[in-house]
Amino acid sequence: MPKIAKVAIPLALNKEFDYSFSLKLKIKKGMRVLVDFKGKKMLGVVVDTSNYSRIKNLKPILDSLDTSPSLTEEQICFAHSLSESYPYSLSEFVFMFLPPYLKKTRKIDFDEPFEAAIHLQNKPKKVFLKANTFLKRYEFLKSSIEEKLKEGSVLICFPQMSYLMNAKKILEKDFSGKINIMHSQQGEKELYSVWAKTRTKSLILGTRVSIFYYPRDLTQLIVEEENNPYYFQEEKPFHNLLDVAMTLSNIKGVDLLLSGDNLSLSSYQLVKEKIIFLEDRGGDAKKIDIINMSNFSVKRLIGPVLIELIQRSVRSKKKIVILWNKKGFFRTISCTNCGYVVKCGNCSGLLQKIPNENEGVCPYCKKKESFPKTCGNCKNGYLKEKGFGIDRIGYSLKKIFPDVKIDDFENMNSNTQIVLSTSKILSYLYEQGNFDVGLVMDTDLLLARPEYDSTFNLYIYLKKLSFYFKDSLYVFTNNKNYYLFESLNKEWANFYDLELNLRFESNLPPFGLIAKIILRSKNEITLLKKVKFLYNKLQKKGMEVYGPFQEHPYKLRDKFRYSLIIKGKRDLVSRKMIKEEIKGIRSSSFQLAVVFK
DNA sequence: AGCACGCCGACT
DNA sequence: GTCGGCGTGCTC
Repeated sequence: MPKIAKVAIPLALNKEFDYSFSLKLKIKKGMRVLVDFKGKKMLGVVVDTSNYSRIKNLKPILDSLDTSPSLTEEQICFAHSLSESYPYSLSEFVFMFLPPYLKKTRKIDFDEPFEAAIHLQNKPKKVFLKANTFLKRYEFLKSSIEEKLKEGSVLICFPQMSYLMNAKKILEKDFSGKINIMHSQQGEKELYSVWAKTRTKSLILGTRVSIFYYPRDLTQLIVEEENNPYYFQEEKPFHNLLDVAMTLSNIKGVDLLLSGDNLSLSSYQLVKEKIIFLEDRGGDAKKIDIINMSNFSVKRLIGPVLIELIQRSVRSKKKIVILWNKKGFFRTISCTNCGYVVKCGNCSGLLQKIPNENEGVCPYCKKKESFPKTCGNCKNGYLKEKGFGIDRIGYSLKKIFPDVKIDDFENMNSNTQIVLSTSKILSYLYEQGNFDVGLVMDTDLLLARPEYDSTFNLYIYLKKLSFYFKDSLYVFTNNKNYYLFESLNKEWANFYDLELNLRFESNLPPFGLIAKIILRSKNEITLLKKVKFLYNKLQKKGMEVYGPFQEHPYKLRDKFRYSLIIKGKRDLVSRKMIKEEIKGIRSSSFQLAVVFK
């Protein structure tokens, strides 16, 4: 009879602790328990039981907090496999499975419904469902959900709340009274009550947290908009929902249905032959007009072509959106002589000049700072504003078209003829798009970003936009022969295949692995030493390392930030190697985060 | 993670 | 002398 329990503690420890227990406590794997840890009463989760321990004077488990285990053995196994592929410990993942209400040391009298049969299929099916709107995809989803609900539970993950609520409205017609909502903004008690009543035969709609609260009889896992960046958790155990969904699908043998308008490249590679099309293979065959800007520079952005286009559209009473993904009026303030760029003293963001004032504002901390007329760096040049923000484009357009109503996205109303917006207008278009013409002015700037996936991201951005504009989408570029622009009006799979080939040749995701390690500290000098130390350490192990790079912003909330990029093989061995090497770097004065792509 | 311990530099 | 910075090690 085992009398020793291995207990996970809710701290960032990469280790479990042994406790003894008396048999009358009826301790089982997955139970929440009360333990004494360093003189403090703490919540723990039993991740294993055993007959002996190497530790001598074991402390006893003080009390059991569950009548039946809060975590299933399968979930502990799931946490294990997540801790293998991510640089976080078993303990850190174990507590992700507990709704916040159960993370307190309160006793719960909750009888888990009888152990539903785990019907492990040999190979879970992974399928992508492609159509431009949720409504369209739901035509297929509906019958699948109905079918799977007969056997067990169905979980649908959504990237954002607004998205979830929109889908809820659509599902309500067919599943009224059966829909359960789970998200992290819910109150503790409310989330717990949903959790408790969805342990079997339930339909759950949730945001990314809900994947950890799945019922044990889950038969269908659906991820909506799997390509959405909101699925990257940017807090403590950094993870990506798609990764987690894949792992769950494999461990549990549950079918995974990815659903969306555009696939991520890695999903395309995975399910290439298993895509369900609810429309023509060409998808949205809407034409995108590519306008060659080689006649004029970005500096003279508002040139004759643009003016002509606007005039024509305004004359025929079209509603226009001008897209430019940079906020503010000017972008920076810099020295005309030495090129020095004025930065925020607080967090080192580039100060943006406020028009008609001798002040700049930091885009990160919003702190205002005044600056001298002459450069403090070379003492020779004077400081001048530079660059285009969307407000500056609006300012110029208002001069050219004094009779046209031009507004920011935030201030527009039904009379607005030209709307100026950054890409954030997309979520609005998704809900109530009512525009005729879209003009994307900054494609070349978006392409110039140093990320390896900037081309693919721009493609998705343009495809999404083109779907929502009734008349046409105009795209301005200096590089109209670039393969992205040549692919825009062809079948989408052409572009995906082309991009996949390029990624393959350069060993980039989804073929290779990219890991970004971010180090943060208040002490700039020791931080740089540590980053360089880690760089050498990784390089000695034969890894392909790049950096160190300063993060943007370099200084955030009193802490300096550097990053390293590692390129490697896309396998568990590489992930484990990285995990091994960064051990010991993490301490109370150096925070570390790793993002895998 | 948090907390104690211990080692060094720079002050009333 | 000793106060306080922070690197190191430990928690069953």
